[in-house]
Amino acid sequence: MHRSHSTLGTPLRVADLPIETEALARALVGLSLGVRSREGIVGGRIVEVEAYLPESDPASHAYRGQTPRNAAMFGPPFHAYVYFIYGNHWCLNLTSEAAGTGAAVLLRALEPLAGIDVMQARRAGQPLRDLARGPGRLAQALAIAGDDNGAAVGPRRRICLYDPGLAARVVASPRVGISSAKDLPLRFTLAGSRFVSSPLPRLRAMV
DNA sequence: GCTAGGATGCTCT
DNA sequence: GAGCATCCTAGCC
Repeated sequence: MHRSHSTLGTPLRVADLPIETEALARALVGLSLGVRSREGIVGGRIVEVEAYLPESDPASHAYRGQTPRNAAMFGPPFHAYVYFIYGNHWCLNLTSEAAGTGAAVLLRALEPLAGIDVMQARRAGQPLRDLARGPGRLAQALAIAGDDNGAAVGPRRRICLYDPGLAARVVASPRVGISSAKDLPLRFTLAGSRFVSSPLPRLRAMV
């Protein structure tokens, strides 16, 4: 029989990834992400992420220091940082940098590959392209919520990264939905993917 | 395809 | 009380 994760690739040891935030963000694009649940492994290819840098990034939740909410960002690298936003949505990050430094990479969009029927059930039957296109949708499709905050990521864990053995061309652009440090090119997308949340950053009303 | 506006509740000031 | 690392719907092109 085939291994159950064959669509996603080979489980990846996080020790093979860089811990520096921008390097990690770039490295994640093109890898696969899978989340275990009773319904099986659900996930897909990472097509969009954003880096939230240590120390000097005013858009980062860690910018004003550690609080109960952002504590996971200051913990060890390669753990989930999950937060609740806009009264409705969960967002999933992978922590970066050594423990004591607050930084993370926001996972913004997936190309669904495994457990598509499960994602569709969780996402009210939405079309394939919209199942995990956007951070809130991604979390809903993968059933990520507050319980996952602080969890380690890796093989045999609930949340696991996979190497699909495919090359990835990565494009940098400004981050989406933030009000400070808008121009830094810290959003990284898989070139040509239809599963990216928006081809261009959403325009915000100017006052 | 696009834009605008509102929902929703937690976190920190 | 303000401000969100968002999403959905309605309306228009």
